[in-house]
Amino acid sequence: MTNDTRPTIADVARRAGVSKGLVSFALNGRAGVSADTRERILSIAAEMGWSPSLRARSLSVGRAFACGLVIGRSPDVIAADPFFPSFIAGVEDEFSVSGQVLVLAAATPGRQEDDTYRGLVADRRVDGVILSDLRAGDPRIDLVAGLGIAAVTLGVPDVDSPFTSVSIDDGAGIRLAVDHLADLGHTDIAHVAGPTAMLHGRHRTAAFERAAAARGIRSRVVSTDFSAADGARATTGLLDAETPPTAIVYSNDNMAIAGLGVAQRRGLNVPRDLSITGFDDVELGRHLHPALTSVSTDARGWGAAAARALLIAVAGAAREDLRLPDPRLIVRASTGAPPTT
Amino acid sequence: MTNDTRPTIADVARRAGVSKGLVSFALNGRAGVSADTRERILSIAAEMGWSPSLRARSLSVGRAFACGLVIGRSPDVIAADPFFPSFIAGVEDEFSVSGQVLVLAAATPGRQEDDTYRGLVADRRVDGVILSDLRAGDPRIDLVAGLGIAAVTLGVPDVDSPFTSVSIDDGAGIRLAVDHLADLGHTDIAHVAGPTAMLHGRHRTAAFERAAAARGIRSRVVSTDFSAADGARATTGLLDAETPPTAIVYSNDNMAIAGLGVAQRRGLNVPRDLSITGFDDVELGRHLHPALTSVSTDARGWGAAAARALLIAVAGAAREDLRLPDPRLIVRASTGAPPTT
DNA sequence: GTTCAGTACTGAACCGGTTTAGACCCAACG
DNA sequence: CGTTGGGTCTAAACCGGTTCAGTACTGAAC
Repeated sequence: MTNDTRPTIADVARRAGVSKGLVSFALNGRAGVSADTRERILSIAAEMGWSPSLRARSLSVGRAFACGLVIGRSPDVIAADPFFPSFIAGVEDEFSVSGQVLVLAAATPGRQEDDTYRGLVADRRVDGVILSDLRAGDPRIDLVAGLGIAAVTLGVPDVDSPFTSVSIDDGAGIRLAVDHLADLGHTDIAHVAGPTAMLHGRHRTAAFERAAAARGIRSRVVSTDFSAADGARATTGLLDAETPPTAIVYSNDNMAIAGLGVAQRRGLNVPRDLSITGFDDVELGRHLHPALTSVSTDARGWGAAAARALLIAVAGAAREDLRLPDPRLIVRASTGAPPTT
Repeated sequence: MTNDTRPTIADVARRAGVSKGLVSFALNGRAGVSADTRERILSIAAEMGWSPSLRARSLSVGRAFACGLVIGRSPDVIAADPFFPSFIAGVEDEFSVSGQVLVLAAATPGRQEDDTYRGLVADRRVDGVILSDLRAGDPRIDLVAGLGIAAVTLGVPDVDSPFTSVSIDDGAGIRLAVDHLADLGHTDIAHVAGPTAMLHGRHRTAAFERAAAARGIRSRVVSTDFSAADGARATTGLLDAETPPTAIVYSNDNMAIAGLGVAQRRGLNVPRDLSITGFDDVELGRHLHPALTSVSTDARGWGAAAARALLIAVAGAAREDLRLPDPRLIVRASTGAPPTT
C-alpha cells in the first residue's frame, strides 16, 4: 500500500541521460543549462513525480525551511487569549505560500522557556524565531542572538537588539479608550493591566496614565496575569474601594468580560453605573449584553507582517523595523455617561 | 559573534582516536563498544559540546522527528475556540520530553486542507499527523493512508481507518446536561449544535436526541458553524418560536455565552426564564453573570494522549484505540427550574 | 590559425550522520 | 597447534541533495 520509494534526483538524471548536478541546476533555475535541456529535465521530473527531498536539501544547504514560535505563557492563559490563534493564522497566510513551515513550541512545566529556544536552535530545527510577549530587559534577545539565528520581535524591546521589530502602537488604542470615556464625562477611570513584566503591559499602562493626565482624570492601575480570574479579582478590588471608578479600561477582552460579570453580579448596570472597555475585540464581545466596547487590533495582519519580516531576516537582510497601523476603538454598548451623583 | 561551526561527529572521532562509526554506536547505546571506550567517547563528546545534527540524522534514518497538526477550521472560529490552544499545550507536554516537535499548518484561503496535508507529507516534514475535527466520510483518512504516514484520529471515524483513534465520549457530556435539566423539571429543551458535517457535532446531536427521548422531552436542534454570531442567530430563532424552549444546550461555551447575551438583551432572566448549558468549560464561564453551567472536557489531557498514541504509531505499533474518561458536568448558576406557566 | 571567452555539461567532493561488511585480536576448544 | 567464535573496532557505502573544479565544444576576435 505504502509506496515509500520516491524517485530521487539520481533516477531523474539517469532517465534524462544527464548528471545529477545538471538536474539540480535545472530545478533551481541556475545558469549553465541550455533551454531545451532544462525543459526536458523538468518535464521528465514532472512525469516521474519527483520533488527534491527536503531533508537532503536541508542537510546540504544548511537551512531548515522552518521558523519557530515559542509560547511562553501558561497554557491556561493561552487558551483564553484569542491573540495567538489569529496571529498564527496570519503567519500561516505567509508561510504557506513560501514553502515554510511553522514549528510551535510551548514552554511546559517540565521545560523552561530558555531551554525551549535552546533546544529548537541546538537541533537547527528552525531558521528563525518570532519573539512574542516581550518582557522588560528580555533575556531572550541576547540568548537568541548568541545562538546565531534570525529573529523578529513583536514590539520594540527596551534593550539593544539586532533583530527587526514588528510593532503596533497599543498605547494608541488605550488612549482612544480613555479619550472616549473622558468625552462621555468620566473623571475617574481605572486600568486593569497585564503583567508588569511584559513590555506591552507597561506600554499600555504608561499610555493610560499619560492619557488620563492629559484629560485631568483621576487614574489608578491594577496589574494582573491576564486571566479572567485575575480580571475578576481586580474588578472586585476596584469596586470595593471607598470611591470606585466610574469606568474601567481592561487590557484584554477576557478580563473585561469577567469584570462585566462581577459588576452585574453586584447589581450594577453596565454602562449606567459603570463603563467598561476591552482590548482585542473578540468576536464574542459584540454578542454580550451589553455589547463590549473594545480596541480592535489586527492580530492576523500582525502575524503576516511578522512572518514576512522574518523571512527577509532569514534571507540575511539588514534589520528594518516595521510599524503597523494603529488600532481602532470599536464603540458599543458597554460605555456610556457616568452616573450623575 | 555567531560561532556557527559546531563540532561534527568526525571531530569527536578524531579527538577520541576512533572511527565515526564507533562514535555513532557509542551515542546510540548499541552493542559492540567496550564500556570504557564508550565512556571515553561520551565524555569527549560532552566536553566538546557535540550533539548530533538532526538534519543529518533525519536524512540517514529517514525520519523527521516531527509531527503535524493541520487546522481546518477558519481562523476566526479557531480564535474563539479554547480547544486548540489547550489541546496543543497537551501535545507539547508529551513532545517536549521526547525530542519531537509540533509542526502546525493551517488551511488558509490560498490553500485547501488536502493540499496542506499533501505538502506536509510530500516534503516528508512530519512522521505523523493528528487528524482533528473528523467529518462524516472524512476523505482525509484515505488521503493520509495513501500518503503512507502515521496518524491518529481525534474521535472514531465513520469510515474504515487504519489509524489509532483517541476519543472522548462527548455524547456522555450532552447526556449529563440533558439529565440535569430534566431533573430540574424542563420538558422542552433545544440543542444548538455544531456543523452537521462534523462527526462530533453529529454525536452530540444524536446523544441529545436520545437523552431527550429517554426523558420524554420535547427536543429540537439547530445547527451552526460554531461561531458566536451563529450561536446568537440560532438563539434568536429559538426564542422567536411560538413556544420557545425553556432550556438550551449549546455545543460550545462560546455560543452559550453569545446566547446568554441574546437572552439578556431580550430582558429574559437566566436561569429564571431560560436555562443555558455550555460545552468546554472555559475559564471565563465561571466569571459570567450568571456563571455558566458547562460540560468540562480535558482538552489538554486529550492532547497528551493523542501525542503519546501518535508516537507509538510512528514507531510502528499496531492500531490500538484509546478512550478517555467521560466529561463531567459543572453545574453553576445558568441552569435552574423552568418558569412556572 | 591560434587564442580566447563563453556555454553546456560531468565527476566528485561535500553536508553529517547511520549502517554494514569485514579486519583484527584473544580466548577456548578439539 | 589449528580452528572456531565472540568482542572490538575500522573503512566505506549510503541517505539525496548542492556545489565546485574542470573538460569539451562552440563561435568570435585578432
